[in-house]
Amino acid sequence: MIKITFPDGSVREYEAGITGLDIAKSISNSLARDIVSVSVNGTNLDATRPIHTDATIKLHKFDDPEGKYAFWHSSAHLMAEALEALYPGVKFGIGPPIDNGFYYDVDLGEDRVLTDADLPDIEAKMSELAKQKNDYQRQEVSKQEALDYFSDKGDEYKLELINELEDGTISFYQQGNFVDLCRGPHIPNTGFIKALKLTSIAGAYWRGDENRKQLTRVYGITFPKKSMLDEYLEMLEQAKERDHRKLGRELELFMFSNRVGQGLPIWLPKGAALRERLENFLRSVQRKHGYQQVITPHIGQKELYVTSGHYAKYGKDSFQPINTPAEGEEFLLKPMNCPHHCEIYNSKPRSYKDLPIRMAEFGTVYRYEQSGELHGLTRVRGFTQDDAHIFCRPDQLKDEFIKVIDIILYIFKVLDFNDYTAQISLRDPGNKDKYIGTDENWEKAEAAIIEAAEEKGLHTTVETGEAAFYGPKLDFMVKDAIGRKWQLGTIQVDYNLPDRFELEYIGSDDHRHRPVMIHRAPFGSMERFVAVLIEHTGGKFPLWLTPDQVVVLPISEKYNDYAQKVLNYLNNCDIRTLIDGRNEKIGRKIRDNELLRIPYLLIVGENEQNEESVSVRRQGEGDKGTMKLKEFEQYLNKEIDKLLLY
RNA sequence: GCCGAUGUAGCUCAGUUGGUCAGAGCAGCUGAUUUGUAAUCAGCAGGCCGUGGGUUCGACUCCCUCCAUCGGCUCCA
Repeated sequence: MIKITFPDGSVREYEAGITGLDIAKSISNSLARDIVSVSVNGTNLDATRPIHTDATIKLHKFDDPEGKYAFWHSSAHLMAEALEALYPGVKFGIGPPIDNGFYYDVDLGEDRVLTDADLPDIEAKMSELAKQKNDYQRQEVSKQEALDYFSDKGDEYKLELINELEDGTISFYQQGNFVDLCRGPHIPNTGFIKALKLTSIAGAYWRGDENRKQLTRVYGITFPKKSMLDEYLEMLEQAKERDHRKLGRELELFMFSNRVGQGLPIWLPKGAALRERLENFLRSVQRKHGYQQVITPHIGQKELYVTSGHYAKYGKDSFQPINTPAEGEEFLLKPMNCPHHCEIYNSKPRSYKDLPIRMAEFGTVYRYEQSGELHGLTRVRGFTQDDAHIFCRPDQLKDEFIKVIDIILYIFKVLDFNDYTAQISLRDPGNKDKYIGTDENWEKAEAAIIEAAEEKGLHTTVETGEAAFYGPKLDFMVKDAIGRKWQLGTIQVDYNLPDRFELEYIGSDDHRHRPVMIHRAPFGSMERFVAVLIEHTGGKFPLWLTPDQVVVLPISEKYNDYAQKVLNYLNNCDIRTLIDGRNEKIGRKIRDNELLRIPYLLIVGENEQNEESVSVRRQGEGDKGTMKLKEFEQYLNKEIDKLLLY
């Protein structure tokens, strides 16, 4: 007998060799029907794996992340089985579970192309196979057996994967006629998969390497219940409604023009007003934190970027130099603000007493992004960074870094971004050629970031190999409406640029020293930040930020004069107010302005005119009752102040 | 840049096997209505069917080029 400990601490005894599934059955049959995998001593395993020794276990349903992992992993195998049945000879790359579903990379051969039209057939085959309730059977194999199997099959992708595995750790899983190299775990049988949808087809380079063959990637998602698939599809529909590209057009915030050029956003009046307000907000925060604003030109001599190292790294993949007509000079559209700021630093001798110097600029930069990468406002070719560079002494580095974290967290709090993650990006020690700078400086910089993040108690993930080429960084990421992650704020330590520009200060010892630089942008770029803000709020911006705060709706044209009086009064109080004086019924005006997400609708007619009052309606909430004008002004200012009171 | 898809009026979309198929709703304009908390009614106007080629007696419809957009991949100072 063995002792099995459950998450609640209770212990039961079972025969050695019992499976997680049997344990579930011993509790209840209905539970057993929902169990898709089991964690044994912290390792996620098949629910059908025998347990031979005392263990702590946790039974996973689909609702658990571990359960989803197994469920979608098994679904990928089911799809592969369907693909093999429909397209004999297909070769398989990898087929992992992902955040929302799974994919499988396949090679169909030279002359076969998969398109969206093929998806229903594959889905039908998968459903057919799922109904057979075939068990997922695990088999441990030797490396040689594994190699033999896939060389017989002629699948060079699997052979490549097997060659990187160690003998004795290799397992196959089989369901129906399909066998795959896989570590597991898997669900008990295909019958668990009750609802499925293949979502898209894409190209994906084998092993993520653009120099290798491009495989066909098929994405899908599955559920143990039909209703869950419906809910998921419904959620996707709702997410589409929040898409910043759609809302940007509907709320007239920004546009693109092919004549102007792809990836070059154009800010419309309302969008520009919103952005300006965000910039002023940050300016004011930065002023309080000892930053000074500077302004630098949009182009700079090529030599500037040769000095900074950016030209060597990005020159040939960037917008090409602008040539002068006569002297043969070359200028680059600025892709970065930092070289300009270094020149400002260098414009006069600096003392250790002057440091830190914090130089801020809303600097517009231009980068040649690959055409396939452009995406709404989040990935563009011309954008404005809320950039700043902090030049400080090495002994000030960690403090300054922490102060920047404080600013970013403050901004996130004011704007109600609570669901962010922080990522520390370090260099890949196995690939040092990708980076510039000395080992010693890298080590110092990475240590400073890790310590600062720890000191602020940030929950961070560490990504090796994700650093910028000149230094490590701390990035703040948030998710958009459909769960895609975007990097917003960033803080980067840089020892290299001060070297390259030979930045110096005179220390208390009367000797020359090299300052350290911090690059930082709390929003990242105004474009991306506004995009994420649009999706985060669904276009319902905070009152202090929104382009139009109030719209006055006269019941009929007879009350347009009174509406104008209300408008004048509010505009005098610095409340951004419009009138909807159209010859339409009040219901119509309410509907149209609700859809424009204007926070307050003021309905005025006979009664309001007589009492010098307004009937207040909050967007999305409905009628708030009647108030005197003065009262409404105070009511609004209370809401505006509350939002800035952090 | 690569793989796949898409591109018809300002927006959202119909357009059957190539042959009065250039349409609808919303938005816009004009008129009527003067309205009390999410769409008043009527009329009018609006499109070189993304671009450039080709096939055909005839192309929105078929083929190719290019451009742009969408979903991914790669990239992201």
